[in-house]
Amino acid sequence: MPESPARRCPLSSQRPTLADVASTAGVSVSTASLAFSGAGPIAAATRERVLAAAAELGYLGPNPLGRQLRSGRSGIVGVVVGDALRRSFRDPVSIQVLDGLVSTLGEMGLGVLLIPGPSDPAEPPVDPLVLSAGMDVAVLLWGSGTHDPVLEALRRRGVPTVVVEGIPEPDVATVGLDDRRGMTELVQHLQSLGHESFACVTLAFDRQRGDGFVEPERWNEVVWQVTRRRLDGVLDAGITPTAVYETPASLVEHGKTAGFAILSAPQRPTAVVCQSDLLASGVVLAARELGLRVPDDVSVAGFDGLDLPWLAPDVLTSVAQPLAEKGATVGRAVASLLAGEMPEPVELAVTLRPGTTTGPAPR
Amino acid sequence: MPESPARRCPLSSQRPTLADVASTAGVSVSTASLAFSGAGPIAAATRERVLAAAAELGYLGPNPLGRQLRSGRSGIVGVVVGDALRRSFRDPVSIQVLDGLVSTLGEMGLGVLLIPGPSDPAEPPVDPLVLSAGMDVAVLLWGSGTHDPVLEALRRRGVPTVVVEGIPEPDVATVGLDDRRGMTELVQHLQSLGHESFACVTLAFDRQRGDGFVEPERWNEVVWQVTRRRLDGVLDAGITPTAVYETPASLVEHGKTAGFAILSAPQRPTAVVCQSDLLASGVVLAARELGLRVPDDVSVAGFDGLDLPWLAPDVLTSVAQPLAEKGATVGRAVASLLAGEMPEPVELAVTLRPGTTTGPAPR
DNA sequence: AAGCACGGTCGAATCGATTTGAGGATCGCG
DNA sequence: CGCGATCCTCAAATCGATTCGACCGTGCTT
Repeated sequence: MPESPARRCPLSSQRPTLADVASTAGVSVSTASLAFSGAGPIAAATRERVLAAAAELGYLGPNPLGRQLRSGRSGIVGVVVGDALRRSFRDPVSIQVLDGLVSTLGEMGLGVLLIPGPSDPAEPPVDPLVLSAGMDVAVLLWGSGTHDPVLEALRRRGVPTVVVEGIPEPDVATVGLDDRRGMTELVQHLQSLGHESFACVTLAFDRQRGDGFVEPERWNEVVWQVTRRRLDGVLDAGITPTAVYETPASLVEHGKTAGFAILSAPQRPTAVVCQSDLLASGVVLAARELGLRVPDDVSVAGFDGLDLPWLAPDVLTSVAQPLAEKGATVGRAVASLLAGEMPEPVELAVTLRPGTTTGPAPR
Repeated sequence: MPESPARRCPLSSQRPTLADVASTAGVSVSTASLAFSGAGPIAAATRERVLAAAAELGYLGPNPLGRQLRSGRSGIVGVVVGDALRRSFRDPVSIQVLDGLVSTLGEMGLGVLLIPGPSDPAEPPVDPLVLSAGMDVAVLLWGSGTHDPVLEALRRRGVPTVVVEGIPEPDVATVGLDDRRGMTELVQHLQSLGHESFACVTLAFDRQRGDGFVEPERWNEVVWQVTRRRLDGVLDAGITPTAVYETPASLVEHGKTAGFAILSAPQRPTAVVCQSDLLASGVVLAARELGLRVPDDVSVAGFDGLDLPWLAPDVLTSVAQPLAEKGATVGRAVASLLAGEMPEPVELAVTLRPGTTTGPAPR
C-alpha cells in the first residue's frame, strides 16, 4: 500500500498550506478543502485523515486571504466615523449605533473596520484606508456633507456605500432620521409652555468646526446635513432664534461653553434648544453654575434621547431617536447592498420625550 | 502598426481587472501593474497609455484582495475590546487608547478591525471574527485573564498578538501598567491624610461580572488581571479594607450603586478607593445625594486620570495613566511583531494626581 | 443483466494582483 | 561596425484557497 511520499512540509519552509496537508494526507487539494469547509460530500474517514495530517503538520486552518480572493469578498465593512475617534467615541450616539451595527453585522459574519473620518481641517480629508482597504461595503456613520470627499472617493472605488443621516442620492443607500420634524415638535412643545425667546446650540456647520455665535446670514449656509436639518426644524416652527451658537462637536464641555455664553448675555432667552443631549446637558450645568434654576428660570432641551444618569435628579427633555434600531437598519442596508440590491431609503421616526428640564416660561 | 485586438472588457462582464486594462492598452499585465504600483522602471508614455486605458474601461484600481494574497498581508489589525462595545465605548479609557492606536496604526498603513470581546457570560466566549478574520496581528485591549479563551484561539491560529494589561507570556507582546504600585501610593497618600478605614470599589473579578460586596475569602480569586493588580496594590499598603465592592463594568451608574451601598452601611469608611475614575465619580455622586460632603465627610479617589468636566467644581483625586502613550506603545509593539520580532514587555508608569475629592480624615 | 442514481474523489481552472529573471531594443562609445 | 551598458517590457510563476465538471465505483431498480 503505497503511502504518499513521506515529505512533511514539501517546500514551504514557512507555514504549511492546504496543499501540504493534502499531500501528507494522500488526498487531492480539493478533497482537503472539502474536509475543512464541509461544502460538499466527503467520507468521514477521509475527513479524519485530512484533519490528522493537518494536526501533524501544524496547519493553522485555511488562510482567509486565499478564501477572500476566491470569493471576491473580504467580509469587512468599513465604517467611517464622522469625526476624530477621540471625539466620536465620547458621543454615546455614535457608540450605540456602532454597537448595534457591530452586532448586526457580526451575525452576518461581517467585521467592522474602523476608519477615522475627517478630523483636522488642515489634514487631507480622506483617510488612506478609504482609498485602499479591502472592504465589501462602506458605511458613512454620522452624516455626510454636500460633495463629501470621502463619499466621492468611495464612489470612485466603486465601493457600495450606506450613508447615515446624509443626503439621499440614487447610488448610495440611505438611513435617515426624521429629525427635522422632531425639532419642530420640540419647539412647538416649548411654545405651548409659553416660551417665545429661543436660543439654539448647534453641532458643527462644516469642517471648520466653529465655536461661537453665528450671524443670521449664515444660518442657511450649513454644509453638514445633520446640523442643517435640525436647525431647519427649529425654523420650521416659525420662530426666529435670539441666538444660534455653533459648537465644534457634541460634547458636554462645548455645551457648557455655549451655555455660559448664551445665559450670561444681556437678553437671556427663556428656552435653549440644543442639537444633542450632550450639548444640552452642558447647558444645564452652565445654568446651574450661573445660579439659574432649570426649568424655572430657563428651559433646556436636547436631541437624541440618551440616558444621562449624572444629570440626576434632572431628566433632560429631548427628542429620542431609535439608536439600536438605527444600527440594525444600517446592518440590513449593508446586507442588501451585498446581495446586489439597492435598498430603499429609510427614514426612522423620532419621538418627543418631555423631561424635567423644560417647564412653563418664566413671568 | 497592429493595435491589440479591439476588445474592451474581453470576458469579464463584471468589473474590469488589471488584465483587461493591460490588453486594452496593448501591454502585458506586469507592465500594467508597474504603471499602478510604480515599483519598477516604466516609460512615462507607457504609463500614460495604461492609465488612459484604465480610465476608458472604468478600472477602479488594483483590487486589494489580490494584492493581499500576493503579499500575504491584509494590513488589518484585529482589536479585541474587552467587553461588549456598548460598555467598552462608554469607558473613556478604552476610547482614548483605541484612538491613539488607530492613529499610530493609521500612519503605518494599517486598519483596525473591531472585534467584540466576551460580553454575556452565557454566550460563547470567542467571537467568530477571532477565528476567521484575515488579520496580520491581534491586540487584546483591556486585559486578559488566566487561560483567556480569546488568547488561546489566537495562538492556535498563529496570529501574533499584543496583550494590553495582561499577564506577560513569552509568546505574546505585552504592554502593561505599573498600576499596582500606583494604587499603593494612592492608599499611602490617604494614610498620610489620617485615613484608616478604607472601602474599595473594584472592576469585575471575572466573566460573571458580579455586582455587590465580596467576602474576604474571594479577594485573591480574581481572574481578571487588571482588577487583581489594582486590588493587590491596595493590599500592598498593608491595610485591610472594611469592604470590597465588585462592579460589573467601569461605568458611572455602577459606581453610584456601589457608593450608595458603601456609604449607607452602618460602619462608613472615611475613604473610598476605586479602580477607575468613572466608578469614583459615581461614588462622589452617591455621596452628594446622601448629603455627605466630599472630602470633608468622605474622601474618594479613582484611577486613570481622566478629565471629568461634569464633576465640577470637584477634581477627582486619581492615579493618572498615560493613555495616548499607551496607544502609541501598542502601535509600536504591533509594528515590531509585523517585522517578525518579539518586543520586550513594556510597563508604563503611572503618577499620583491629588485632586479635591480627598482630604484629611474626619474627626 | 442492463441501466441508473449517487456518494465520493480528483484535476484543473479561477480569483487578481505582484515579482523575478530573461530578453529585446536603443544608445553610446571605441 | 561591433560590443556592452542601459532601459523597458514581458512571460511565467506565485500567493492559498474554492469550485465546477468529470470520473469511478457501488448498490439498487426494473
